Amino acid sequence: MNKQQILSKNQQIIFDIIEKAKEPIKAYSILFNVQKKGIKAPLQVYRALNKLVEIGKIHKIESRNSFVACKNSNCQISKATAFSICESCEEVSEISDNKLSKYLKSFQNKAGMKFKKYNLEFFGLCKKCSIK
Amino acid sequence: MNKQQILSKNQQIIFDIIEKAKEPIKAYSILFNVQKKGIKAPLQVYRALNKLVEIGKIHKIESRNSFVACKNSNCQISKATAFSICESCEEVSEISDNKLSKYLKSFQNKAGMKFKKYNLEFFGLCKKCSIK
DNA sequence: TTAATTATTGTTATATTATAACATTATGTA
DNA sequence: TACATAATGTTATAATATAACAATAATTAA
Repeated sequence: MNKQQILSKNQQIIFDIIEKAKEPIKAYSILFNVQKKGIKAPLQVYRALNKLVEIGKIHKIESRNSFVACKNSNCQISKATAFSICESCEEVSEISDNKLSKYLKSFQNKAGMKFKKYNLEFFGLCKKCSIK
Repeated sequence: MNKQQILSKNQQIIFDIIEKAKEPIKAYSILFNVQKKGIKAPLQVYRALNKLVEIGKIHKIESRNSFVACKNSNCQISKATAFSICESCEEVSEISDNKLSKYLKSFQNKAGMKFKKYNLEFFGLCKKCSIK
């Protein structure tokens, strides 16, 4: 369960931005935010993002091409991720549900393929937006 | 359960390409394939793709930015999709599993948000690739 | 502790994916 | 027919992401 990892300079800068953001954030928006700190090129951002995803500190919301900090100690190294996404306000939250993750981790398809990883994205309206 | 729908000229051309392809296919690869049929611009392809996704004839594999024809009469209008993706050969197949879809369709998160849609992508090695 | 290896950074250029904006034509419906 | 809606065509451009190469820092093994 030890997710501790020393981040490099760029990784730390970029992780801090993502963690502070209340919503998912896009690569070029991160780039804009870190230019004052000397990170000038997209590749510098993407390299840090890839590493952070790899070590499970952040997740990519695939349907939105955006990134969020991991809020869930259950998703060891990003192997099992689930999110709810509001189609109106675009609020994203990470789902932490033991039954769900247990069910999906042990899921086996008909071809007998055993999976190492999954990503699940639910879409709907969040509470606020469903009132409107 | 009636998914029948008359496709427009461009939609039909592009759907045919996707359906014939044995693997997921990318937008610009489709574009290349249909230039001889008079479809010259990316936007023509993307418009057809968006419509086809909307009516459930195809699905987008979000993690790969590619498109596959729907093989599953259960995923009404793309509201409930699940795929297995081989990380080695990139083979993708649509998962058709009643228990899984029933479970996910009725899933409710702690915030009480009821979902209208989900997309699930499993990753691993297909049988062929796990032997190698 | 030096040499070798691996990870990270910096930089320029470019590839890939996707949409904006506007004009026109076709199709469906009252 | 006339009105509305959907689809098409076209040019330009926005947004997302990686290739390729050079240099530096950190780790590890001899």
